[in-house]
Amino acid sequence: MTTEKRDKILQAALKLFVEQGFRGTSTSQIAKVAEVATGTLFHHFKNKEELIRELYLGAKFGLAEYLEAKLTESDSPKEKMRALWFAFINWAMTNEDEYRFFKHCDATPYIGEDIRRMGEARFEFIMSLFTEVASMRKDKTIPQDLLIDLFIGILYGFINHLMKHPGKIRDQELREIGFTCCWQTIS
Amino acid sequence: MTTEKRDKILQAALKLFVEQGFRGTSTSQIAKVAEVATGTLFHHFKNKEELIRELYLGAKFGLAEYLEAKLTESDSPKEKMRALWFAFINWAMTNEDEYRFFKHCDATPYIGEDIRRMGEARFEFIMSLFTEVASMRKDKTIPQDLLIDLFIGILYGFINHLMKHPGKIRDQELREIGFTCCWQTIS
DNA sequence: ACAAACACAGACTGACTAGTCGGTCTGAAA
DNA sequence: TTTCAGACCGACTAGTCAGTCTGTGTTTGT
Repeated sequence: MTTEKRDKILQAALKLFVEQGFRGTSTSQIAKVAEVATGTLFHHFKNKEELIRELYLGAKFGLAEYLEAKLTESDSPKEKMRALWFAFINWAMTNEDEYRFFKHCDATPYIGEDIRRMGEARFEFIMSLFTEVASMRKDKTIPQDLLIDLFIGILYGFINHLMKHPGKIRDQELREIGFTCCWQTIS
Repeated sequence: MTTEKRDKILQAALKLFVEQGFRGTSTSQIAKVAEVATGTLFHHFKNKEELIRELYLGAKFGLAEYLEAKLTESDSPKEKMRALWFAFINWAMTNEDEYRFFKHCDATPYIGEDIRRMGEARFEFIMSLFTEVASMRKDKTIPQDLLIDLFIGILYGFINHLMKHPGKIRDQELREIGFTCCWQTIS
């Protein structure tokens, strides 16, 4: 199922999609960068969409697995939230292409809602963490899903900042400050 | 300089770009929706990119003008920040297509950095507001541009939430809560 | 009244696109 | 040794794309 050429196609496609977008990247360009014939590309993937879907799900499952491994079951909600914050940032910084790919998938109409919803079940442990956090809050007027949207907003804002300033990428202190800000907002 | 057909082209293009992306929308489709011939489109705009640029700058200047009008010079930084928060949300909710267009421009590699930087000078009043806010903070370790990125992150997260739940669009109380969260983070 | 300038039209072009097709090559099973 | 599956190839097709060309009406200034 997985061959050397197949992997090269996936790798080249991810890189090109991030740089140029889905419609800006032709299958023939992917084949060229992967040093493969166009026929080979369509031998391994039914069509362009299926190639994108595989890339998307692969990154999504990889991320879910990575995050779940970093959360300790016995920790308090705040400790778990902290672990989630640091783990996500770390993942984004060490898998920059996958992170950008995700953001691109979220932003482009090319990716339909059906694909976007795939693999969401793998993130249920995060949903239940937010339920815990929401139930701890004094001010109960804020809905739980708003809490999640705000968390994601701050997280994206923070990572965006780190990526704009490559020198700060390993600035542990800044991440700590970031989490403090974030926790103030959602707790 | 501005004719009826020209306006129809601009209007159709904005709508289609938001729905389908730049590369997913052909100039002939824009012409069809605008009820205009392709020749007319290229008579008014040198090429597709120039059409996008005009749309982008138009929305950007419109936003800047709207926001600036809502900020009262004599207000305190917190009051100004509050005004900015409410004004931006209000603008996004009443100019949904323009808002989505912006976000799409930010996210797609189709728009180069050169275009994206155009018209930034019109937002300098916001920059100086953030300078004020940053100088008020007790904890000075956080850089001012991070403050801006976090603010934008929270704002986008909040608007994202409002747009996902159309019933809440006019929920003033929720916006108030949102600003409280936001102010906690940046002050 | 006339010409220059302008708004608009749509058929047309060449480059490019996603995807196909007929075929070669390799290695393992029979 | 033969057979067979499946990885791989690249020329090819049908269609789409941004942009051009050549023309027709309509203002407008003189």
